[in-house]
Amino acid sequence: MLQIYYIREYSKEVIERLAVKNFDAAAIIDKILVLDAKRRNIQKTLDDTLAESNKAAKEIGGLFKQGKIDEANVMKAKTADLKKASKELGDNLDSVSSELNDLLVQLPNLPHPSVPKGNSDADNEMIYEEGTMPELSNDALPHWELAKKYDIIDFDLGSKVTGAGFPFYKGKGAKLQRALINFFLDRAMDAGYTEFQPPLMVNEDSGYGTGQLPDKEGQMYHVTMDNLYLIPTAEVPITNIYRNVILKNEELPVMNVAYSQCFRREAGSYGKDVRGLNRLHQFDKVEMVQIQHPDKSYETLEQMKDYAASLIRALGLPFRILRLCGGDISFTSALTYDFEVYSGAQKKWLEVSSVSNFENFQANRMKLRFKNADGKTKLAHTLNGSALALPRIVAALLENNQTPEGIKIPKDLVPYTGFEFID
RNA sequence: GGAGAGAUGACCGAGUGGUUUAAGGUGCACGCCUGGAAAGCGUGUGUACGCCAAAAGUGUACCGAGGGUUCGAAUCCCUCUCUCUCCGCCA
Repeated sequence: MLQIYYIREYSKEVIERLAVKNFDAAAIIDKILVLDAKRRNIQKTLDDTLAESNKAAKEIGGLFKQGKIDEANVMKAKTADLKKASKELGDNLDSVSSELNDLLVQLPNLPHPSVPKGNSDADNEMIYEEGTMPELSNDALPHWELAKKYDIIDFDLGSKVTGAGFPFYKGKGAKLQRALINFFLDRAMDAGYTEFQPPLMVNEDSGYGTGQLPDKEGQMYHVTMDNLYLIPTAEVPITNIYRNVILKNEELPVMNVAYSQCFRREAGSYGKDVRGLNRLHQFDKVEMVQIQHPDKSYETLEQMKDYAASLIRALGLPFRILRLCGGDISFTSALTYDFEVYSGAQKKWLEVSSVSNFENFQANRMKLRFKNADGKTKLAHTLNGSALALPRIVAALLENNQTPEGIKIPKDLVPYTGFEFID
């Protein structure tokens, strides 16, 4: 959520910058400015009325103490009007505030100046590419066929037991999952992150804090009986640890990492582009979250970007990094780098990580603050990134590393799998 | 799921309708004292939204959350959440 004072001061700039995200904010900001002025006006009147009431109540108390009952009763009668007025003003303030808030949450985060204009993923800016493309023979198999050939992932069984998008991993396939998770977590420890195991369900306040609610509830599985949501990413519980928290300056940066299963409804997304592991309803991901001083958050974003790259490099996969354009970047993000690995048999780039700086957008929603060096309370910046999401990494590993002897496991991963080939 | 007891500031803790303007203590910060430190003494010490050009100042709200009663609520009433003790169930 953008800060109201910022919209008030720099409304023109806000409109211009949101245009990069193809968001026309002019009308909504007009309404916000009107409501904001109204809100402050009502609050002033209400505060004055309450001040008068408080004063009268004290006087009445004093009169009772002195035994001046009649005078007290006269005063009491006078306060009736004040009470009525403050009740009305209070109701009015509540409705104007919530109207204002409903509009504020509709505004996306301001994109960083480096975010290119654009309408779709075709307009994303490729900023880096690394690795050698796999040279596969013409009869190379896509990963869903390799999965069947080596009996390591069973999509049909998942469909039977749960539904499409919920595969079973089996034998060396299951072990490969565990190996990747531990590999990613151990690397994160070495990089200075603290590991968390979060709850896989969160309450409404948490969904709101990271921006999934109120708009995107259709993308989360909802446990209606207890009003809990299955997390779409560990970002949600891990960031919400700091909801309504004021950190000390020296506690920054907070560097957390968590493995979790992630649940996404992604309604209506079936078809040939989502075959196999390309898009699942349940998948595994290791997620890093940082909370940083506003002056340092972009430096941190670059470090997180480099860190994600180092993981893919260690697995020997060709990859590229994109700076997302205004049309493709998320609602809450100011700047996002997407990582894609090349999956040789599908001949497709697959997104395996997304690293973003949210600046104070999430922090403002969840009231995540810190005391700066001067002792002033300020909103912190939040960042997160996948490090990494498993399914598409597995897809690329299977496809790119297929050999007549089986699927070759990258060297750095062998200590974790305990085998060199899936055969 | 059932019964009971609780939730007060950074922390401990007093407070059952009216100088609570939340006592007292601890911690922390600054100052005095000291060769330096400790002790001692003194001062200060939350959050949010307003008002004010701004600072200073000042208004309002906040004692788990949300409602209510009252001229006046930390205190009384209702609902909810969480914690503890016991019972039930349970990997």
